[in-house]
Amino acid sequence: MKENKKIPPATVKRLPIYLQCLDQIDPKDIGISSKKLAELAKVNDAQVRRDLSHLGTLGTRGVGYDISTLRNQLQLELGLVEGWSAVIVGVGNLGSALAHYGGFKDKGFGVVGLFDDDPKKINSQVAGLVIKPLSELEDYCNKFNVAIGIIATPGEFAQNVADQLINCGVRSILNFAPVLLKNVKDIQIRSVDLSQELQILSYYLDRPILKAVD
Amino acid sequence: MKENKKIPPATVKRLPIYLQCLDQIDPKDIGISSKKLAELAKVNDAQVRRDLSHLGTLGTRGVGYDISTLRNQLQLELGLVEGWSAVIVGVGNLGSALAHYGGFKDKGFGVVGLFDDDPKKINSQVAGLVIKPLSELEDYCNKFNVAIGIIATPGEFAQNVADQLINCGVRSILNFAPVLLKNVKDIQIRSVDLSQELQILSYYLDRPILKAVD
DNA sequence: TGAAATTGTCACAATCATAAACTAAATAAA
DNA sequence: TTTATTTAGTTTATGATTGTGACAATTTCA
Repeated sequence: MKENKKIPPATVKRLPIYLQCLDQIDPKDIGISSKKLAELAKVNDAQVRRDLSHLGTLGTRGVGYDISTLRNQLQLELGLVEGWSAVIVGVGNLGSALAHYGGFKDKGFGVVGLFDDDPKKINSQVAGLVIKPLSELEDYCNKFNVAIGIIATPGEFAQNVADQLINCGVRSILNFAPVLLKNVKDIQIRSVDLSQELQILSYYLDRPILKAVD
Repeated sequence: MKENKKIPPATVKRLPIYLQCLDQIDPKDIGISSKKLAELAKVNDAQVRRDLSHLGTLGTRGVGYDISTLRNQLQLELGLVEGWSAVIVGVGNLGSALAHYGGFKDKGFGVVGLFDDDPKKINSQVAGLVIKPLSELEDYCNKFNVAIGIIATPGEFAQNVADQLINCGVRSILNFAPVLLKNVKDIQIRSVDLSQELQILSYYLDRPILKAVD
């Protein structure tokens, strides 16, 4: 468990972006300046220095940051070296897409189980994993020490699934169902609502002078 | 084009949530108080009143808000009555999932075209739409007056696709590729990076005392 | 008429983010 | 060696935003 010198949420949100930027630069480069990184991440360079200073003294004055060190520290800070295991509940189109999504494994997350209660889907394979019924969720979570539950069910089942996940010891939930899940102490929940994103875009579409943010 | 009495971004982000909450209440109810709505949306009730006051004087003191009026105003403000057309570029797993996703149509968005440059996919059907090559993008956009482009390609093609979309007159982009798209004047861009969401969760997973926000 | 409910709005407080300015360290050039 | 340049790290100030509490105004109902 990490000590919690609190990093501002806005900074936490930018850390994965910096990591992404590092993947986009020439592999031959071994160092990068805050100015260059700021340019890639589309933020102010002072901001970059400030954000990174939360992770400790990583750079060298007059020189810049060593890319490999920086990447390691970002991964460490974000917990990407912990090998968190995840399960996906709801293997419809979105669940399948998530199961196939390579971006998770690249970042150190392992999808170890797929669950669905549709009898037609149970025991079929998606992305190399056999779909299991929810009744087997608890065993799986214990066996693989699952930390993250990804919910891709229709809205009406999402809260029930969330309750079950939490009950199985899952401490972190990424919810794609279009519902607001109940807030539970010590459980981390993030929601991605695809249609909400589109609605926000729609608002700004009517008002081209304003810019969508965040 | 709407006049732009600027609504704070934080409020804009909550408007779709309020709309979602309205869908969850008993259809027999005709009115709702800010207190009740706040409870559903998990925000402070003063916040609800303030947010809604940006849309005009919708409620009645001593009484509350008329649900149907409120829903109409929210839809109006968010531009959900404009019938925006959208295209999806990149019909892999995620693109397919998005094409099938009913939540868009429910909210007034119409997906009118699917595009991909993989010869194996071209002319096959997904969700009742024929996949077209990118060379036909411009014609389609003109024909259907496409306002929104949804990018679900691998990262390396995303910027190019974005450029093409903008070139075809698309003014609003929802990007699912894990890259930062260039900022273009008067073009609205929102990005949803699935692995970034997981990384943020991962950060807070190591620090259960803190809570993930937003 | 009075009490209860509830909105709309103001003003304060807190947070926060950003930028700017400054200091310190390292390197390169003279 | 000395000086100039680059660049990280830190501090400070400013500005923006946002959330919340308080309260007057309005409606309903007893």
